[in-house]
This record gives sequence, C-alpha cells and structure tokens, in this order.
Amino acid sequence: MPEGHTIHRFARDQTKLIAQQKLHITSPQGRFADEAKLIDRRKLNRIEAAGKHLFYHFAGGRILHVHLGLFGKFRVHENPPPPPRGAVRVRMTGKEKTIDLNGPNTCEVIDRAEYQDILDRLGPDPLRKDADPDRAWKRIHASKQPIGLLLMDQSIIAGIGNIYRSEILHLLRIHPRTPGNEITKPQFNKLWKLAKELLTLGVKHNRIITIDLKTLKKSIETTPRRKLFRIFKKPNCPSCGGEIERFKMASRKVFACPACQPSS
DNA sequence: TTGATTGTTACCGG
DNA sequence: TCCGGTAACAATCA
Repeated sequence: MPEGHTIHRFARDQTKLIAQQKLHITSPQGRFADEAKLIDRRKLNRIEAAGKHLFYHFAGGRILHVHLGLFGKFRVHENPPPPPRGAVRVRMTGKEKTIDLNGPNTCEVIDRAEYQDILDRLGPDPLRKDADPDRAWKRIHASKQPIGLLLMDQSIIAGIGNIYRSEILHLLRIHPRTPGNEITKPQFNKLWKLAKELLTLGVKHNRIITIDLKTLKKSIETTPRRKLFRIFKKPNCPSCGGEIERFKMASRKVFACPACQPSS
C-alpha cells in the first residue's frame, strides 16, 4: 500500500474531496476517541504529505498524523456510506463521499512541535518542491553502508520503499550492495531525477510503474500490478534475460541482476 | 490455516 | 558507537 507516492496521491485527492468536510471519528477499540476530541473537525486548513507521512492541519495547531505502514488503507465510499468495515480508525464524511481509514501504522493527534520533529527526521522527499537533494547526497557520499540499505532509510531520502529501491537500482545499473561512498555524483543526480519521475508517475496513476509505458498494450487500469514492474519478484532480467538474484537487505527482499548490476 | 507483504520502531548482542 | 538481527504491530489475500 504505501511507498511515498501513495500518500501524496491521497493528500492531493483528499484535498479536493474534503472541502467542507466533517470528520466523524469511529474508534471501535476506544484508542482514538479521546485524541479525536482535540481537533476542531470543521476547520481543516490543509492536507500535507511528507515522505510516507500524511498531515491534516486543523485550526489551533492541532495536526492529525497518519502513517499507513504496510497495511494502512483509505476506502472511499459514495454517500450514504456503508457500515464501517473492520476497525475503522477515522471516518471523514463530506457532502458526496466518505473516506474510511483502516489499519494505519500511525493515527494520532499531534501539536506543531511533534510535527516539526517528524519533518526534521525525514530526508528530502523527491515529490516536494522544498526538497534539497544535496542533503541526501551528503549522507550517501559519507556512508559505507550499501546503497540498497540507504534508499530504505527515510532520514536520508523520504518516500522510496521496497519496490522502488529494487526498480531504481536496476534501471541505473547499480548493485544494491554498492557502498554509498562509491556512488558518484552523476549517478546520484540520475538517481534523484529517476526517483522524482517514477514517484510522480505513481501519483498520477496510483500504481507503481517502472516499465516503459510505450510497450504496454492494455490500459494501466486493466494491467495486473506485477506487470508494471521490471524486476521486483521477477525470475529473469528484462534487459539480459539472466537470472535475478534475491536477498534480504534492511529485512526486506531486494532484487538485482548480477550481470546488469555488477558488484563493485 | 499458513505465509507473505508497497513499513517502522524498539531492543539486544557483538 | 555502530551495526545487524529479531520481534511486535497493523490487515488482507492466495
């Protein structure tokens, strides 16, 4: 579900959808109800995405912070909405649509200081206008850690997840085990540009797309998810046909072609 | 029923 | 201190 583009997509869509929205808080486990009282539900000023984090800014400096984690999901219903399915943490009801949130990693009301703490520990997000890629470059250039690990570190670069890491490194022909300090500046510049392009495409279509769309016969909507990737969970390399290797890095499976992405 | 999974954090041992 | 490994948590589907 997540990866940074998803949350930017929600921020964008919800901002349109939520005009004059009211929030109705449902909390089957009783975990969120007290916190929810802290926000003025009628005064939602703006919705902001940073990396994989989503912030709803309410009047009075109260901020609803959502992180979808692995399983978090927004469901959009036409009004009148069906009964909540499963543990709905937040239900936002507008004039025409209702949005339910299930299974988030984080769903809490925070103040401006806590919000700032979260922003401060995030690296630059390629989807944001205020992103400073040089911050990411400095961290990567100074690190002996493998680039496959660094790309998963949200304090270095925010928004990339497990699928994009394998796909981006394959497109750049960089092996995930390459130490950060062996990445050249031109390579990093390409990496940043590619991340920005792919994430932007992801926001547009609400899918992770790393193949060349010109080769696609069917529409994106009717194409199975996995056919929009190049090597993630694939047995063979789309470039050379060779066998894809898979191993764990940052406790997650990473995919690479030993031939096209030679280890240094 | 089991296992896997677009994620993060805390904790522990080397 | 730094690193890697592990567990916990969330929900759904094959």
